[in-house]
This record gives sequence, C-alpha cells and structure tokens, in this order.
Amino acid sequence: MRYEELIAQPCSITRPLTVLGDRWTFLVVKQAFAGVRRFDDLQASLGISRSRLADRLDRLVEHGILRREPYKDTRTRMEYRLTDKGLDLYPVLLAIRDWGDRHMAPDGPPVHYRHRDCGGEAHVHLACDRCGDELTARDVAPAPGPGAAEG
Amino acid sequence: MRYEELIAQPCSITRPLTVLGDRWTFLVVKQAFAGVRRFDDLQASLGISRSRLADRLDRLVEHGILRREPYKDTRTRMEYRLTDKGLDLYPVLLAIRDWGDRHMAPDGPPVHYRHRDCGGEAHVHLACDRCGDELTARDVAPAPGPGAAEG
DNA sequence: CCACTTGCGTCCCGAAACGGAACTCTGGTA
DNA sequence: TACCAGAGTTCCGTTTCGGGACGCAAGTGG
Repeated sequence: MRYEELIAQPCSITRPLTVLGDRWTFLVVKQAFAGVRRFDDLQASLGISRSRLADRLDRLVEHGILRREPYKDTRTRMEYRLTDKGLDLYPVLLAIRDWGDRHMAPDGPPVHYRHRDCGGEAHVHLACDRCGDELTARDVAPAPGPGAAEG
Repeated sequence: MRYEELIAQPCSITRPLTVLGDRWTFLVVKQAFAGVRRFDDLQASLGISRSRLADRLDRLVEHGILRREPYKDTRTRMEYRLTDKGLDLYPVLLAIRDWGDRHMAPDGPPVHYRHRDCGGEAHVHLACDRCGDELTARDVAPAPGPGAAEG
C-alpha cells in the first residue's frame, strides 16, 4: 500500500526504482543487453523461478522496456527484445558496472565493455552541461524543476 | 539459495545488484544523498517499516556504503552517512534520474541537479575512453577481462 | 528519586512475494 | 499416433515483508 504511493511521487529516481528495484527485474534487463532473449534461456541463466520470470517479463513489457515478438526458426517461439526505452537503460547498467569494478572486483574487471569502432573502453562520466567539468556528488545541489509537485 | 550464488559470480553488475537490488536499499541510499541521516527521518520519509530499515541499514554498513556515527546534539543519537564507496554511487543515481526524467516524467524533471559552481545541470554521459565519442548500447561490445573466471 | 519523552531499534503475527516442481497448451517431428 | 520442446500457468510450502506493540537507554522536569 504505502510502497505503491512512491510511484506516484514526482521523483525521477523513485519512479524507475518501483519498476526496476526488485531482486530480479534489472538482472533480466542485464541479460537482455547480453543478448539473452528467450524465456528458457533467461530462466536457466539467472536461476529465477519460471513463475517469477513470467511475471517480471510481463511488467517489463507493460512498462515498454521489453517487447514480446514471435521468433521464427522451425516453429513459433517468443523472444523478448529491448525497446528504445529499454536501450536507454544502458548508462545505468554501465554506471553500476563502473561501481562494481571499482568496489567489488578485487581481481580486476571481469568484463570489458569496448567501443566497437576503436576498441577503447566505455565508461560513464558525470559532467556539467554548461562548463563541462567532471563532477562528483559534492559538486551537485538539487533544485526544484518544472515537474515538481506544487506546494 | 540459488540467488545467493549470484553474488559469487564474477560480474560487476550482478554483484552490486545483490546488495542494492531490492525494494528499499537503493531508496535508502537516495535519501542519504538527499541528506537524510537519522533512523526516524529515513523511516518517515520512505514509509519503510522499522524492522526492514534496521536490516537494510545494517547491510549497507556491512558493505561499507554507509557508516554509523554517534551524533551529538543534547544526547547521543546515531546517524548514517555515506562513505566514499557510497558517494561513488552518485553516477548510478543520476543515470537512473536521467532515464526517469526522459521516460517517466511527463511534466518535466521534478528536480534539477545543478553544478554548485556554475549552475549548469549535471548529466551522465557514456563515452569511449580512447576516442572520446559519446556511445550508446549499440556501439559497445563486451570482452573478457582479467577478473573473469577461468575456463 | 521518579515519571515522562525521544531516538532507535527488536519482536511478533498476518499478508504478500517467492522458489520449485508439476501441469497445460501449442506446434512441430518421427 | 506418439513424442518432444518452448513457453508459460498452477499450486503449495517457505521466505520476506509491513506494521503495530514493545524494549531500552539517555536525557528532562519536577
């Protein structure tokens, strides 16, 4: 009850978290980015229970993050693919990856994410749109925007 | 059971998610960034139950994301503050915010995150470390790194 | 000294979410 | 006709959760 009210709050952090902030949803998205698209493959690669996976996929499709498409090989199967809205989650994924590499990967990064064109590494940067400076949490202050609740 | 094995996987995305990927943990971190530091304030601002909050705070302290400190006004209280490791989560927070602003904020951004020095807006960018190009999911390919499990 | 308040939790119970195995349904294949 | 695979659905026992009651320690007022 109380938790569901969070989604109604005009906050661009809590609203995504009410969709993505559970045990499995973001892991499903991660697998989608890794090219895992079929129900059984998702289920086997994550170890999620089938009923839970079905539920999470439904929610992701409802929210327009994945789309469900028939997939033809010899017979009709289904596959789940990221929509443009889903693909926009990539910076979130790599921001988490950057943090994991720095703080939870004692043996070095398990996976490099490389720019296809030049082979360099992809990293997330927090920067000021006006002056271009690289920023940290201490350099930033929140201020009300147009979508804030009045009052 | 099965879920706990995920934390053992050498993946810099799943490992953070086993800590942060539940209903409340990341919301607690978000409040910490907003300057909410005391138990009762966290509880009231999020609507999380007290027992759950106590548990989540313990886990965040265990993982070195928050630290518990005595706080003196007239008597002894406790406060929870972000460690450096916790502060490093800011790009994740703003990456989620960017996505939320774009896809879940029909009335415009509820909150601006402004550079203290120049008043510009802080945004997250995905870029190539070598050539400097701005990247999207389609421009990036994963490749094994030093921390990958052998075999 | 004793009652009262405040901050910070813990305990407990009914409700919701979860995991896993079994089952269903659809569409090939032999 | 029997068999198999993919994609879920159903069911049930377990885990986690929410929320109110309770505990406790440190001041505060009388």
